[in-house]
Amino acid sequence: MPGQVPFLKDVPRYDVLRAEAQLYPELDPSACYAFLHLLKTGDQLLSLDAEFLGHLGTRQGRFNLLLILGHCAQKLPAAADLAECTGVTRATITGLLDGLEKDGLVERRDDPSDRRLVRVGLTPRGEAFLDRVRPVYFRWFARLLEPLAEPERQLLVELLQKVQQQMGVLAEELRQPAVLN
Amino acid sequence: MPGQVPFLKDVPRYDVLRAEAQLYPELDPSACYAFLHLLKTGDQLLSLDAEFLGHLGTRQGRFNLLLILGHCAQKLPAAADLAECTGVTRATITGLLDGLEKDGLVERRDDPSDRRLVRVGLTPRGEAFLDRVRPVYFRWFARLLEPLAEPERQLLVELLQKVQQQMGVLAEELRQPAVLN
DNA sequence: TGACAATCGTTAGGAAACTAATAGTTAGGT
DNA sequence: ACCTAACTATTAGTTTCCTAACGATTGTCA
Repeated sequence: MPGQVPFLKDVPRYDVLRAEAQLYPELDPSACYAFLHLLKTGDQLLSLDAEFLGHLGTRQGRFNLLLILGHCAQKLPAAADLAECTGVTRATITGLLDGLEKDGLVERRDDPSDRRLVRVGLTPRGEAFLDRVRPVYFRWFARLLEPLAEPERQLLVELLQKVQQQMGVLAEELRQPAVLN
Repeated sequence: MPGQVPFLKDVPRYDVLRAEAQLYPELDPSACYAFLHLLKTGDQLLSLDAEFLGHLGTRQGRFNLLLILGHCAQKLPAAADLAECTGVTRATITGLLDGLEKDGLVERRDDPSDRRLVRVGLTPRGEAFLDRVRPVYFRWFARLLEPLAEPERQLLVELLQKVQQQMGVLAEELRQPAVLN
C-alpha cells in the first residue's frame, strides 16, 4: 500500500531538480523539493494510518468518530456536530454511523426537544473497544515520532503551521472568482 | 473542501493535549501534536492540490501521469512502467489512460517486439496542454512555500525524511506477521 | 397565524483509488 | 517441442469520500 494518489513514488534528488529548473524558469527547486516531500509524507502517512487501523479491526473514518465520541463522554453530540468537528459532510457521517451501529459500537437516539436531530452515543461495547484500542494507537504514533527530539518536533509543527496558513491564503484566492483586474 | 478523511478539523491546543495525557498514560503530547499536524497538513495539501488542478481542467492522477510522460519525452514508457514509477496499480493506470485518451491528450501504441505491452505517448494536444499548465502549477507551489526561507525549507525536508524513514520501519513491522514471540 | 427560509438526516449517484480474477503473450526448463 | 510459470493490460466489483436533492422539522417575521 504505497499511496492513495498517483504520485512520484520517489522524490527526485535535489540536483536533478536544479537541472530541471534550467529548462523551466518558473520552477523553484527548493520549493518543489519541499512540496514533493510534504505531498509524499502526507500521502504515505495517511496510508500507513489506514493500514494500522485496519490491523486493529477498524477504519480511519470510523475510528476518528469513536475517538470524538469517547471524548464527548456524556454530551451526546448530534450528527451535524460530528460533521462540523470532523470536517466531513453530513452524508458521510450517515454512512459512518451506519457501519458503527451495525457493529454495535454506537447508538442513535432521538432528541426529544428537536425531532430533526439524531444524537449519537457509544454503547458499552463501543467504550470497551475504545479502551482496548486507544492505548495501542497512542503508543503507535508515539513510536512514529521517536526519531525526532522534543525541539525538533516543535520546529516541525511550526514549519507545518506556516504552510497551513499559506494554504489558507491560496485556498481563499482559489475560491474568489478573480475580484481584482 | 476541507479534507478527504474524517479528521479533527482543528488540532487541539498543546495544553489540552497535556491535560489529556493525565488521563491516558500512553499519550505522548508532543508526539500527538506533531502527528496531528502532519496528518492535517497532508490531508489539506492533498485536497488543495486536487482543487487547484481541478481549476486548471485536470485531476491529480491524470496530471501526474502527464508530467511523467512529458518528462520521458520520446522514450514511450509502457503502462506497467507508469504504475511502477507513480506507485499505483496497473488497474488504476488503465483507468487514468482511458480518461486521458478520451480527452485526446495521450495515445496508446502497441509494442511491435512484445505484444503484451502498451506503450504510451503524449499527443500534440497533450504536449500543448502540458506546456500551458505546467508553468502555472510550478508558480503555484512556489507561492505555497513562499513563507519559508531557504534554510527553513531544507530543515523541513530533513525532518520529513526522518519521519518517512520511521514510517518505513513501522510499515515493515506491520506486514511481518509477528515473527518473534 | 401562516408563509418562507434554514437546518436536520437520509438517499441516490458520481469519482478515484483499491483487490481479485481474466485472457493474451513471453520466457524457462526438461 | 511443450508445459508451466511469469508477466501484460483489462475488467468487474468494493471502498470511502463527495455533491445534489429530498422530506421532515424548526425558527422568523410580516
